[in-house]
Amino acid sequence: MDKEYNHKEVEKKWIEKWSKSDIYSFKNDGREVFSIDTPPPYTSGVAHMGTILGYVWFDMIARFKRMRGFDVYFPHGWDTQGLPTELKVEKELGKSAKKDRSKFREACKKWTEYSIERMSRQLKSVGYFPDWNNVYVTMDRDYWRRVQYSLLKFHEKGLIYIKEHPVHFCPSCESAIAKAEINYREEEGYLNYIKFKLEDGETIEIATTRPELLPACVAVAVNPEDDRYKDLPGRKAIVPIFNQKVEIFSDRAVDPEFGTGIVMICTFGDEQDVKWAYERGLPVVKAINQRGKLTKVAGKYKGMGILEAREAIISDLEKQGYLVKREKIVHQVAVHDKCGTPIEFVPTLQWFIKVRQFKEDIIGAAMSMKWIPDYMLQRLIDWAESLDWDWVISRQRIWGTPIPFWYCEKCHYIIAPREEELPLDPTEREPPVKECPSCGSRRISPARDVCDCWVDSSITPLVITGWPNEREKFEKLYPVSIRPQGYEIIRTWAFYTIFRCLMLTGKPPFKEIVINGMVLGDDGRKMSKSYGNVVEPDEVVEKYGGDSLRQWVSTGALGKDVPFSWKEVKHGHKFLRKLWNIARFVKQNTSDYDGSEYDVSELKPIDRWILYHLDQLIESTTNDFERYEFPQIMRRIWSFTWNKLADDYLEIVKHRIYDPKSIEEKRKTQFVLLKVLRDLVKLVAPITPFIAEEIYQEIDGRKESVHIEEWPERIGSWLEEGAEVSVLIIRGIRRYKGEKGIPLNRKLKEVEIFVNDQRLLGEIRRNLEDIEGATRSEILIREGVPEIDVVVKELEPDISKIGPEFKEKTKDVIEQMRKIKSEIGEEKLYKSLLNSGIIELKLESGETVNVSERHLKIRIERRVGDKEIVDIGDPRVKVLVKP
RNA sequence: GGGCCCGUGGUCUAGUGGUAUGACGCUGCCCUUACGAGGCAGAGGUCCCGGGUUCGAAUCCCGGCGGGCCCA
Repeated sequence: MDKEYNHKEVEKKWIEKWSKSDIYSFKNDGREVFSIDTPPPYTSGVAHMGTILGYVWFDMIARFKRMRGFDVYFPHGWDTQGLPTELKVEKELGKSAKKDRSKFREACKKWTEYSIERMSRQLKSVGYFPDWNNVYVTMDRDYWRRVQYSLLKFHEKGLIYIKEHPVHFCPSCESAIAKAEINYREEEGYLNYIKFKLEDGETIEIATTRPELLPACVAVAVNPEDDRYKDLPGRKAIVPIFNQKVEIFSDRAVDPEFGTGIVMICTFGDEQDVKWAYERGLPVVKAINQRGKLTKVAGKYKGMGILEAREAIISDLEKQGYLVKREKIVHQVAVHDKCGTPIEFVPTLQWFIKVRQFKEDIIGAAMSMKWIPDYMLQRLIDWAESLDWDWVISRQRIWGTPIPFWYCEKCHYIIAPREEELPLDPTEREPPVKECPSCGSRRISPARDVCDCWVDSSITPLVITGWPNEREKFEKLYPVSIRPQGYEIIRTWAFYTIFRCLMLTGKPPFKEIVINGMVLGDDGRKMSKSYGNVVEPDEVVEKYGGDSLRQWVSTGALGKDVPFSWKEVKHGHKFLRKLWNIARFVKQNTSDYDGSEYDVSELKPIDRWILYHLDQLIESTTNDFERYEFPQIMRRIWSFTWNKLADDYLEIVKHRIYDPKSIEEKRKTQFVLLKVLRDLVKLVAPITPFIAEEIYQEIDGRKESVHIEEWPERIGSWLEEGAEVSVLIIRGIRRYKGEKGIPLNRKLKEVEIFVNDQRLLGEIRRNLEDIEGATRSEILIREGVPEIDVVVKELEPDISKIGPEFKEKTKDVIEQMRKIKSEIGEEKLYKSLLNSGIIELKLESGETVNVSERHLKIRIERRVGDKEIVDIGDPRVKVLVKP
């Protein structure tokens, strides 16, 4: 084994070997199945830290379950279709490239393939190994088929409809745009104060920045708390110039500070208007068309552009005496990020799936699954409860799964293809009927829209289990054991996935849902380009290795945000080096091991001590993995490896290896060293798979991979107090040498150990060889307490010990302690404590209680003649040393 | 504006009723037949603020303040 652990070489080697082997494949051999449905990452070209975080969680769970004996079904998927890719390709090829849909798709596909290759490499570099031979890609025709088939089924159930719905629209580019394409810009404009007459002749003033929308004004609103307008709601106002009568209502969303506190509501003027239009069932008046011109409802202003109309209407308002004043203001304007044109809401035909009516079913299904952490379920329930729109599935784009229907332009009747025709793009086919079966119209159009990418990614649990045509596979694998997911998309992904799967199969998709948090940057904010706090995973892997990065992941808790920290990664790297060196030590010193096996009872107490602590570690690690409680796992492993194994056990047994009393002694030590290292390597394997594999192959290698090894079982060791205390003694003496500047391998002139407990004395005596060997000194062990010169520096009741034992008597006990201390003095009190082991206290209540040394905080200075006393932290043992 | 979560030495973190865990950093020391990117020791904390419950609160309850995510 190399002196230095070379993570680059080792990790590269195992990535290559694992890629060629089938250790990660589903065996379907009758063992209990553990299936994982991962969220397919979007093929954006590069995996960021958040992606890495999630996939490392999933991989750790898979590796653990595999070693626990499950037949792990762990496919991988790519979410490929969507806006970012479309924009990227559009930018590259120009807008005209979109005229040829299939050519444009080819270009998107090419970019996506490149992206998949690059992201696969990144995911492998952090040890993410699903079954790389079982990968689905949402842009594949077979995936299209399943998505489209699912839509056919929804259509059969009567759950798909078309309706006019506002979308963000750029009047200059004349195209629908997504939220992600919107920028916000501060702009100077005018807030116009306009008089509205009421039906009964009274006059009110409203303020608006968009007078050109007056023709689309459908209501007026005030805040219910606003004392100025308590009498307005329920009355009717008359819109100036256009003269429509509109209702006045009250709503909390109205800001009384804005303008006059009275606002006009226009069809789709802004997002709030859209919300009100739906909530209150207001009439829809389309005042602006897709070219950004006013429509016929604007009367004489018809055909004007938005700014032109604004000025014309203002000028007319002024002439007719409706304009009170204009105030200059700076406000946020939503603009298209490509051309800077202010965005409008324009009603367009959109495709919907009915979901509102299934709220309760979805909540019920969500509650039947186990959520980790459990409070994440609440988010889903809250979202579902508050849902008041159906699901808009259409996007006015090309790079997506085509919506597989035709529709009647006149009555919006939907015409579906036959199942055998899938997958298809309806724009490339003749419609199956010439006239509408409902109204007889001959205006039949194909859906030119494609599905929102959530439509693709919310059926992954179905796709990976073979739905709809692979019956046997589906019966075996559905519902999926576990779905891991980041919390930011619970409301979209979880909701729609549960909904789709429930409607299509009648069953919820998962047994467990495990939710992970976000990655934060060094500054505590979400890691994001806009904050400039991004760290590239590639850089971390290059410097410290995938295993180090994974340790950082593992110290986070599921559901909580994990701040990225170079320190944590470096610490992980330090652990790799430590583990590597321990392995080197073990390997070097076990090359002549003959394979003898021993029962725990045949070993030395300190061997049982390390094995006992290993047993504890195995138990806690197993439980924590089972419950997905990660943060403690690596901390405990670190602590065991550094403190128990390296600092104590290895130092203690060196004398047995270098200078054995017998071959038997050496063999037993070799047996224990190998046993501990083998198990330790298995315990870390899910978290640090590369180094675990490397060391496993160096020292053991009985199987093709440590990752198909069996999870370690407890050996059944037990803890003797004498062994624990002996370790304390050794640690104390070594520390003493260190403090005094004495070389650790130098013999001390005299070491005497007094033990004031016969049983403990006997047990410590059995470790004499190890104590002498580890301290390189001759040791005298005696029973009893030496004559100690004591100066008591502190003698105080320890409330943390007294509290739990004496409960409500605590205060009384502490008072009596202090009283007796001031009466007889600390020195005397301490001596009597040493003699009788207890202090008797008469409480205020008349009751008598005993407190002993463990109830007290005691600080003393002690010497015995010319020997110093080494404090080892156990009051029954006094270690006297003469250097 | 709504829902959920979080606030612990300089930094990060563990901790579901008994005065606080560990890491990093800092200071000092050591030379050790696996490891110097090592080992040992030390300093450093009003557990965000205020109130309540309790013999006792970082922990439970209420109210603030600050931060995060999603939604509007």
